[in-house]
Amino acid sequence: MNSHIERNSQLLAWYGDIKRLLPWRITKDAYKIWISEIMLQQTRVEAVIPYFERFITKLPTLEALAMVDDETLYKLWEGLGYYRRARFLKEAAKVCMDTYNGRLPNTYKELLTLPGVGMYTAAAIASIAFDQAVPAVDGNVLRVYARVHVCDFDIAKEKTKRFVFEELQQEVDPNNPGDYNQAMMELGSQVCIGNGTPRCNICPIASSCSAYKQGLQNSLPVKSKLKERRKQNHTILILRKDHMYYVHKRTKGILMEHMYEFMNIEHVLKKKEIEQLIDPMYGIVKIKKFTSHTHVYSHVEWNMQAYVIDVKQIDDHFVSWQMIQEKLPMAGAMKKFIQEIEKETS
DNA sequence: AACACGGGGGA
DNA sequence: TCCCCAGTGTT
Repeated sequence: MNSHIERNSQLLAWYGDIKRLLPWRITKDAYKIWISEIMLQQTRVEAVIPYFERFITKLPTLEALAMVDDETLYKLWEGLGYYRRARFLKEAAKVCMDTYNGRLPNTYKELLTLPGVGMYTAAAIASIAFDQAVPAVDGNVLRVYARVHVCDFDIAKEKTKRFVFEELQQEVDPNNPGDYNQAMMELGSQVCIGNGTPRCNICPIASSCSAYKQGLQNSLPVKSKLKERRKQNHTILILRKDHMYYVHKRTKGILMEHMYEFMNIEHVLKKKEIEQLIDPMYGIVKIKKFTSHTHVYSHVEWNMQAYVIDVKQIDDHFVSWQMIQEKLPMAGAMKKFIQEIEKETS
């Protein structure tokens, strides 16, 4: 059966009409396409655009990325989330410099060997930058597939992703794989949406969508629920003396590794306990209960109570406010406190 | 196969 | 609130 042939032509015609001129779509530069694809992992287009522009301006080539210092790299990623993506990017850039003549490899199989590049990303780069016919299966595509084919497999399962990859290998347009993949994703994000009612009335391929024909579009895809988040209480101690603030780098192997933060204790501390902890080291001048905020990660939730503490002495943990703003990559959980201090001291 | 890993937007 | 997002690597 070649019913997908007609569907593809409807899909590509629609994509040609509505296609947004995103910064990474106006180039064939594999480096830029790679950077965009890594940034777009689990991250919305609108969130990526400013980060992408800034990143490319600062690190326009593979070589520049391979040599960038970590602090600058993470600062460019600050607020984007999933920080190991930035680390993988630099590691992969080094691999490209060392073993691929300073360029990105141009096949799906080789791309897959780079750190941070999985099946989706390898297929996206191979198809968009190098015109290789491989399906890029992301959350959007899984949803579109499940509806078009009335497939009730659990799309959260790895096995389903591999199945859909094999199936779409037969459907991807060999003459225009890059546009085919982007059209599928665009359809998933703009029409065949996951959060809310799918817009079947404006769908270019509704006529060949089995779910639509059977009225099943609202009950597909099937997706198992995520595990519940655990909750933690944190005490944030903002130590300062004359515009110098205490920060430290989070240790390796934990959440938000490489990022900086104020003193962060993983349980509730009473004021007296805080005094016993801080006074011997730094000498407390004044201690003030500050604001509290909740920061939600994908698998854990921090309930944070902050204190601002003016101290007598400092050590090499203390940095200037300007350093915090311009140089050090700060953990996202600190953002609201930083903004509040900013407001208070201005 | 399950889990860790961010942050924000929409309903 | 809950769900989702141009997912990947580790255990």
